[in-house]
Amino acid sequence: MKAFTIGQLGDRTGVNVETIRYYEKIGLLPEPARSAAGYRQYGDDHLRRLHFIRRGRDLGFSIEAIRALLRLATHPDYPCQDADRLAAEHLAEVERKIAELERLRHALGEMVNCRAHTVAECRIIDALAS
Amino acid sequence: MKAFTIGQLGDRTGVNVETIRYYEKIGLLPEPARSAAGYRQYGDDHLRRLHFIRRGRDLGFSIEAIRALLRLATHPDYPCQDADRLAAEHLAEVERKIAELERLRHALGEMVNCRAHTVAECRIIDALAS
DNA sequence: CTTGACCCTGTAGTGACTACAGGGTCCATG
DNA sequence: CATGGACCCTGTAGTCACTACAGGGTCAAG
Ligand SMILES: [Zn+2]
Ligand SMILES: [Zn+2]
Ligand SMILES: [Zn+2]
Ligand SMILES: [Zn+2]
Repeated sequence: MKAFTIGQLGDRTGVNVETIRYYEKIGLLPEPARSAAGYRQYGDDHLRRLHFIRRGRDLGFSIEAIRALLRLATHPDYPCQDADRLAAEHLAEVERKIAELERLRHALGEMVNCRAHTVAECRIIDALAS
Repeated sequence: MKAFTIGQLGDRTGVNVETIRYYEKIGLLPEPARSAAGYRQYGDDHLRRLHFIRRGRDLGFSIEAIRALLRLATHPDYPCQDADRLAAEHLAEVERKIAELERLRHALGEMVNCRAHTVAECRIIDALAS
């Protein structure tokens, strides 16, 4: 029984200590045992679960999506179509965002080569004001 | 002197009425005159300014960047290098976001073709738990 | 015994809105 | 002239996923 503190859990997962407490508060990470002084004591289950959460966040899944994926992950016998749907929806959203940002990149790229010296002839101000 | 109401200003600029009041509250749009009943009365200056704001937001500029760009826009004799810098920085940020989202798209694309039937063999759950 | 790194709770702030709640006003129709 | 519905007002609270304190307690090394 090698338990570790919240700081050690943060170091091992790359998650901020404040964020770990926040995940506990919203019920994403279960409340751990406490030491006599009230310090949180984490075990390997918490470590695995927080790694899962961290990877989900790194992939851009929302907290609610991760909550659903965690619920699924604890039931290996369930059909996985809910997980597949969540991932497909998220991929579609990522692609939509990329398309939107590429539109912005194009528009900004047109504006950015401004050789003017004053605001009166500035391409950027002109693009916004016209 | 044809003044219009907040609803008409919203219709003409495509900006939500609540958002217009919010812009006023944060000092982005100046307080307009009021009718006897307290209704806001907008003129062409407000219309132009809100159009400017709207275009800036559509291009993804932050409120603070738009505030700075608006300040510049009222001084045609100023050098425009601040505007150019703001646009270049924003373009760089957009490109950074695109790169990040493309990383996500790639990672999600690898996961998404899951032909498993249960969570135990699901590619998505596996990618997160491993 | 002191120092500094860690831990605790609880609250408030971030950005850019959005959504009420609880009222007042305007105008066209009956 | 009354009434109904669309509009307007203020002010506050909620969204998302954290992050930043304030004000304390605890632990281990020197
Ligand atoms: Zn099960
Ligand atoms: Zn310029
Ligand atoms: Zn000037
Ligand atoms: Zn699957």
